[in-house]
Amino acid sequence: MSDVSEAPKSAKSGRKSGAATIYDIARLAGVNPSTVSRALNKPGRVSAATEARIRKAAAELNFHENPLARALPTGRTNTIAAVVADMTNPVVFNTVRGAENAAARYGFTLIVAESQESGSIEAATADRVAPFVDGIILATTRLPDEHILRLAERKPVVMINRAAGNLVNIAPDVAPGIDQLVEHLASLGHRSIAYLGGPDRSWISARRWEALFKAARLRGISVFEIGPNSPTIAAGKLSFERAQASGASAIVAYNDLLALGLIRAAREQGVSVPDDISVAGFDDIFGADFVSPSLTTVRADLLEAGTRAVESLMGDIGVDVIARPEASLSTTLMVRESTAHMRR
Amino acid sequence: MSDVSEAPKSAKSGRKSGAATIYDIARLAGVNPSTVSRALNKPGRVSAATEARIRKAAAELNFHENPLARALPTGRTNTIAAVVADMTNPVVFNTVRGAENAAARYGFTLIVAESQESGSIEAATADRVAPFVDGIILATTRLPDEHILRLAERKPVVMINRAAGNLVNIAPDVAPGIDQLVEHLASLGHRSIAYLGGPDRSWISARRWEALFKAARLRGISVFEIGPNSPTIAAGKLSFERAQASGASAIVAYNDLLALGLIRAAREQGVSVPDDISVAGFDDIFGADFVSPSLTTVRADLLEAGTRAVESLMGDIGVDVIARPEASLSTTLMVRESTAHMRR
DNA sequence: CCATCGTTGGCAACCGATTGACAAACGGGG
DNA sequence: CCCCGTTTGTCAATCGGTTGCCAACGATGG
Repeated sequence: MSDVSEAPKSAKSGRKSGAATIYDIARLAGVNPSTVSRALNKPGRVSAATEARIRKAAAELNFHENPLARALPTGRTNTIAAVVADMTNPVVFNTVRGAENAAARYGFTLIVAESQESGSIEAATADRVAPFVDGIILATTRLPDEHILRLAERKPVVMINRAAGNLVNIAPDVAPGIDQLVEHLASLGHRSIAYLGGPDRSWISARRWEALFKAARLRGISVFEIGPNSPTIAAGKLSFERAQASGASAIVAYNDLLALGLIRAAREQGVSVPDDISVAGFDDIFGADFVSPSLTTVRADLLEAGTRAVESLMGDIGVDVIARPEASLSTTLMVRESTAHMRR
Repeated sequence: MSDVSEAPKSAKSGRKSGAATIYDIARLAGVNPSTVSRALNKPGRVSAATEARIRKAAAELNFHENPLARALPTGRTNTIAAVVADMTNPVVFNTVRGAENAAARYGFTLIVAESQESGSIEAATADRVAPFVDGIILATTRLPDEHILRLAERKPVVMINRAAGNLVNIAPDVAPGIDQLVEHLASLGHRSIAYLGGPDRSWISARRWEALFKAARLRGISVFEIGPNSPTIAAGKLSFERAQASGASAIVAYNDLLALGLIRAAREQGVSVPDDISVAGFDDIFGADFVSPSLTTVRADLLEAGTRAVESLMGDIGVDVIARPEASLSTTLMVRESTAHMRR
């Protein structure tokens, strides 16, 4: 009741959105604008009394600093961007979530820009957000390497599950999970594994194939690749015939979507999973545990991947990285219903 | 060979990211910076010859305008934000996609900020992106009304599936889909429907309940609400017992997650869906078509909702809205396996 | 040949902060 | 009482664009 002043003030001061500036505060507190700036951001630079007076004035005016104006002289926006091809992809959004939490810990805001379309739109999107942010997390397959490298000249860039030049690449170590998977399949009696490959030039698909190959050879299990395939349910359905024709008793798909498509096609053809054929995927996507049969899959700690990506950027930007217990960026097998003992 | 000057120039001019400015261009083209600005943004304001010279210089320096610097005097960033509680939610990300495409058509960039945590973090996130953008799309349930209204004083705001004050609310019309659903259930012989309600104060859950109530009464079917429930699979499982105890032969859940949880609990209890009980949901989320039994659900054109949201913002911001054929923001029923004729 | 007019480009102020350099104020020691 | 070293606050330049206002210019018409 006592100070009705607040409401009218906020209305009159600003020209466009009623935003108070440090000048308004300075006038109200009877100091110089630069003093306001220091009081608000440089602890100890101004006396406690003045600072209190300024903070009070700021609160009274409902002051929100304008990050644009701050960014101009400092070159820092305290914002990082994640440019992703497809937010629907569980791998992507879990990584983004990890990144978001981590960014918040550093006082940074994470913004996400998605561009499902062509690589060229993706490039435009990346260029567009670049000037706004202090660093960029790239989780995209379509953007050409050369463009990424040019982007990296302007801002710190870290990639997820992809290598380009010698940029930082955050990728879970697939070997442990794949070892477990092959061991699991071997213990069920499988002697022949087919790998349903991912997209043509996918870096991560190549890594999975390599690890699978190595783990299978080690145990004397025969292994071969079928592909490339797009990482979709539809492509999984289409590849069923080739997979079946291969004679392998276990199919390891590049990701869960492919695996799900495969299982659906099998069911439509009257082939039983896991009785006739075992199927496993990667990523442990939403739904993998409640489809029927539920899906055996190799999962990674994607939240941790997002966190690492942010920490890497913080290092590049020049922010002190918060020490924390070293979590492993590894993979583990989730055994579910889609893999079983060979029947034949 | 003739001008080796370029490489050293880009290196020396910028302090941090070697970014060329309009001043660099001005020097190279032999004009005033303001002329550069006009040449680049004010068609016809400078002579064709000068403009060509300037554009050439800009290209030569690989110039990217700094949107931050531009935003300061103009107050426009050509960016809008979507603040969402949970990107995983299919309703949310489909809306976001629609919004993204629409924004691109207007030359705007859409950034997404997610905050899965408490309402207070959500509020902080919203405040944080607000100064960066020209408008905000809000798809969140947790943010308190009062905070939204304060936000709306600073920037144009449009809401998705929620009413607050008299802000614009983009919400699909649930009536058509629900009419179809009730008609469908009636034709299968169901005479009693239970509605598994959503979160306590959810605006959209209330709308669904109202429409369901109306449609059921119209056909003389008995109908009642069970709830509130959180919109999760876990909550769906928990509510199975109450749903079964109610004696209703058909359960309509507030959303697909609840419906899925319900079905899983039923299976665990040895109750068959759809033989013993029919279940339907809302949203047609990812996976609804490949779970077993696949889920009957009411879907909305969420891409269109996102588009509308953007158009509404464009109107507020003062951008001419592109005319386009009026698509309907309606809902339709997807009939799948989880609803069937009554057995008893 | 001069007055007038429309076009084109330059000058300088401004958006809202940050920050280096410096001056005023202050307290303490000799 | 004066000198000196620290705080504490002020001045002014700066980040990279935008834009109102004005001047120079060439063309045109009387």
